[in-house]
Amino acid sequence: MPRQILVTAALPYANGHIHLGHLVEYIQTDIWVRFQKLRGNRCIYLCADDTHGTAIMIRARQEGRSEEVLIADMQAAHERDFAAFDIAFDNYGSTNSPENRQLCGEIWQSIRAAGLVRAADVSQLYDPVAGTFLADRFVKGTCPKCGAADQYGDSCDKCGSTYSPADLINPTSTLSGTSPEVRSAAHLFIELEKLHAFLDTWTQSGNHLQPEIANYLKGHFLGEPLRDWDVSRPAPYFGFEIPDSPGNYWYVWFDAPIGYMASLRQWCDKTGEKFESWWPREGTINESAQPPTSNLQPPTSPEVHHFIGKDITYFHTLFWPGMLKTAGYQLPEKVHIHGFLTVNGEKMSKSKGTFVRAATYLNHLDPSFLRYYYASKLTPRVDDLDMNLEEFVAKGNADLVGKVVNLASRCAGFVKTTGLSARYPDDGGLFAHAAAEGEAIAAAYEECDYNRAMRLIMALADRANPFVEENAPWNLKKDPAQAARLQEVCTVALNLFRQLAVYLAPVLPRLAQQAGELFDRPITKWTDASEPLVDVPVRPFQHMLKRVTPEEVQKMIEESREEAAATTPAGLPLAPPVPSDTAQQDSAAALAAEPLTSECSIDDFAKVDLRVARILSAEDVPEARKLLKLTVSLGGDVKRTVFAGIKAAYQPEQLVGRLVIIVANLAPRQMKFGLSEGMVCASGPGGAEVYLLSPDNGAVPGQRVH
RNA sequence: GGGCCCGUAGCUCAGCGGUUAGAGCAGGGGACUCAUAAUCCCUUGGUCGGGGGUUCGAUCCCCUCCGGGCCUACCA
Repeated sequence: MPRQILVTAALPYANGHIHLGHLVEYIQTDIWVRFQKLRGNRCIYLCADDTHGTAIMIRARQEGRSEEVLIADMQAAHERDFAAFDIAFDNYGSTNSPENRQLCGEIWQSIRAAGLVRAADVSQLYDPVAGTFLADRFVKGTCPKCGAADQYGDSCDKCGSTYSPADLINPTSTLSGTSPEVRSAAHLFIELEKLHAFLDTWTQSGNHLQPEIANYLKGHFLGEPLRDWDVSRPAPYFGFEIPDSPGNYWYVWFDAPIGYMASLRQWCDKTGEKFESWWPREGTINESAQPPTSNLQPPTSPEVHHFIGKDITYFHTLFWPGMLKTAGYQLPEKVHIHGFLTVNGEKMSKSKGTFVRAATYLNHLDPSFLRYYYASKLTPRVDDLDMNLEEFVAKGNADLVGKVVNLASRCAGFVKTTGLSARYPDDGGLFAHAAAEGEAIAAAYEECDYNRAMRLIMALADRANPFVEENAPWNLKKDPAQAARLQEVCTVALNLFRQLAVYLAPVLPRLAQQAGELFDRPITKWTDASEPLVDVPVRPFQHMLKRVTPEEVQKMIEESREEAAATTPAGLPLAPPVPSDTAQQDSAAALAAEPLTSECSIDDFAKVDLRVARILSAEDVPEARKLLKLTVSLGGDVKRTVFAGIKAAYQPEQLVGRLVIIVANLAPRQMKFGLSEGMVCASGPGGAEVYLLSPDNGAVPGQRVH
């Protein structure tokens, strides 16, 4: 009986673009979902953008647009990136959706009704200019203990002491630069301790969590009373207002996991499926805390599986089960937790160019290679995953191109006119052996041990190529009397190839598609690997995967470094990440250094004619302290001379050829060294810290910036 | 400061209380020419981080030290 499985990946935060770190999770999950579907289980993959919170509100303000516009743009970009990596969601929603608002309300009511909510005043620093309460990290001042200047609101880097931001001497808001005041506001708390017994049982029983996670929770959180969870934020806050507490909003981490359910509701509305049959309202402590089934009986109820990164463990293993339990919803069958991505053994680094956005990767490399590489490195454990770039190139080329695709590539040509033999020939047990390995491979996929699955599959490929070698079809071809034998040998080799394509289908859907097309027999189910294909035509072989080169990888790294250099002020510390899966939180220092100016109308903005321009030449102005003389093209014969104060930041030769944005209708200005006919757009405080703006690939000189 | 994880061949990793510790890649030698300079065969290479202990026997269990990573910080 097919299982019914609902799978989620963590909701990416709308504050940043998808990068290679995010993709570990979405690819890991996508592989698992594709595997389940291939096995004949009913499985859906749900996700959504996580859109609420202070960070979004601040960013929208910084960018001078509404939160809704910001999150819509980001969601479109996220979905584009996911699709390009063959990450196939059954539904992709948003936490800022009516479905989510309604579900939050329902669950909130249940928690209220269960008597788990209490109110308490929280004193926080408030920025009267920005009109918002300030999280600790948005306040800087002098340490009250040791007097060190410029310390964040929660602790001192110098002496290590911790304190409340209100204790800081001369506190300053990093948003507006003004001095914040202490204000008190009522917050709502969920008394998680009342669920302690349930959480003890749920986390430690069954197979809901990896052993190291269950152990971690036991030792770190469950060994003492659980603290109340502050789930409200006072206005202004971008999120949902709490219906029975006007002026207060649900904290982003309250509504984010409910977003899984909201996405399910959208999917149900789209497909006519019933919400209750995928996420039933049931599950008392006794039922849910026990292992769901014995070995004899397959589960009959739908399963909910969450895939998350280790940074958001406690939201998904304590708060979320607590919420579900209280609201009477079925609990997750399993929360699968993975580690972080490192590149060449180190944390991803913007300055080293190893902080690679999904879109940047796609400019240079094939998504299939990343899917395979991650698969070959993923285990069921919480360990970090290292992406060694040399290994990435070697492994993809050797395994996928050299071993797997090569089987088809070297044999398909011999049988393009005859097709495969009418009966499957004696192959010394090769096919049967690989078919028998299917269950071991499936077991590895099932438990997320993709590393083992890939090793098992490649071991099969390692048996297939020697078969071709021993039977040397290229020699058989020379003798017309051996035509039947030639066809047999190729029938074996091509079937072995197809078997590998089936086993790799969860990882490499495109390869499975191509393998299906080669014989005009689509690969649709796992058992396609257990029956050989016979008596079918073989279509002309077409390249299935292009080898990657170290140069392409290098270009990707270069581009990432340039992107980072254009966005990250050197020398300023990055604020720590917000508690969302691999999301980025930028420092507030830049905005504080130069607060926003007064608002302008769209008509005001339209007066400024920004254009894409290409730098044709750049030369030093020796007598000038800061200036370079640039000649830029606006396309055709239209050229401008611009003096730009970027000498300390750029070498003239590195500028030639690149695209920049210029203010094209700025009144010409006579300078000591000549007439400047425009202005090149750049950010940064000045000196060596000047960062030219670049358009994305595809922009051409002369285009106006709107 | 507390906690967790890791340290096995040049690299990435498997393994496991018990014959002589494995794989892929890289390196060396040879073969082949069908294939995306792919493939096949042979081969070099490890005091399983150091030191103690338990055991008939330890890479595996325990202690400790060293090194690396991550999390969290008047709490875990």
